[in-house]
Amino acid sequence: MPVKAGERLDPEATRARILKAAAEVFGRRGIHAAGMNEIVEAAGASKLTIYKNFGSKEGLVEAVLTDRTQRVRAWHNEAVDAAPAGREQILAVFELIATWYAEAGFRGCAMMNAATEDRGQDGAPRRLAQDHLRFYRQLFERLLIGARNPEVTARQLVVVLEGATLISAVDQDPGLGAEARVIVETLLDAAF
Amino acid sequence: MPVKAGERLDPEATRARILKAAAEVFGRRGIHAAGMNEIVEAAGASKLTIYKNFGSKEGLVEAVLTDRTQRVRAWHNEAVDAAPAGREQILAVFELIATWYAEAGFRGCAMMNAATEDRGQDGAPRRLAQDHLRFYRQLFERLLIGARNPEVTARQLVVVLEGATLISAVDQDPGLGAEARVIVETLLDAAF
DNA sequence: GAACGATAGTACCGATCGTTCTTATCTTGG
DNA sequence: CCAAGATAAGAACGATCGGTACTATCGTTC
Repeated sequence: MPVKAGERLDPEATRARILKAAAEVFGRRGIHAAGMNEIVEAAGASKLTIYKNFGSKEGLVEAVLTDRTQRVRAWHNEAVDAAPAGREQILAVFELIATWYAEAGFRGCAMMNAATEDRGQDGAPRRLAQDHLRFYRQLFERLLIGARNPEVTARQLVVVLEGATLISAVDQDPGLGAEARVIVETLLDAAF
Repeated sequence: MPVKAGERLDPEATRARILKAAAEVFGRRGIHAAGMNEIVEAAGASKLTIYKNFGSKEGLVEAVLTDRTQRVRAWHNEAVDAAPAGREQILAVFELIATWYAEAGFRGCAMMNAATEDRGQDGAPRRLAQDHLRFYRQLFERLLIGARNPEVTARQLVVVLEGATLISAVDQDPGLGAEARVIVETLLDAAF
């Protein structure tokens, strides 16, 4: 039975549905371990549609990661804009990730995970992971204007963010959110 | 032509040779992406020998990771014992990882990488990764006797260590070693 | 020197992989 | 109302996967 009755034929919605399902399956099972048939089933889409939209598994991975990094950046930008200026904005970023760690099915940062799986390869996953790290560095650097050395402190905060994320995923411990916050406060005290 | 002429028949050496080759292939290509045939070729061993020794690919992975974590622990213990007591011992740990980042073919922590690839699974890789993190926590805690809160500071140092390791691998930047050291000094200043 | 365990080399197995192809059915636009 | 495009369902393809079987040959031991 092709095309569920009563549903509109909307290519953009179909593409978004595939992206969402693929992100879930890749996150839960790992990129290599996830088969295209699993994604077909999870998305309720045909292989034809997936390959028309993304060309290959590699293309699908790149699209999922690109979508993911953009969403994460938007979340952080919104959280920062909503916080009072100053170090409260930096702490808002870590508040956000603390709630992220506590979400069911939390499996760490998709970009770092993908780059780790792709060890050695110089493909899209590593490039997107590096871009993701650069976003964090630039975000923190912007929020650290007035500090003694914004660039250095920004890099330090990224180390803390990614370290806490990795350990939270491996240990399945949402407490790393609070832990990271304490470290950040110490670093900020020393940075001004 | 079985068994290279002139070489001794030494099961332990054969096992060690397989472990070393498998660690290299897993590290360079990733565990899922690496095929048993690649390991056969890299080790110069037959499949029969590998499966007699390790039972399965899963068993080989567990053996490689177990061997790895033991070696890393020994390295750190030796470095700590060789350093003057006090915070110099903690800095010695980060000196060691800084030189590690600069090694050719550095690909991050094998245990964290394996646990990341095995996302969701509750197998040996995750367990060994958690054990590895616990080793670091306990090592730092032991070296932090006299600090205001050794347990909390030890956990902070592990976050920094793993964060710097991950970013150094993703960005292929050995500079994270020096970066981590600065963070550690700041945290130690606040911890005493 | 005969027996035996360890090993290399290689063919092979069923399963699964990513990908392509085919067919039929749906929606949409003219 | 028909042509065109989008989609679902699934068969099928070659490649590769982890794992097994088989043979021949090595070193060691008695």
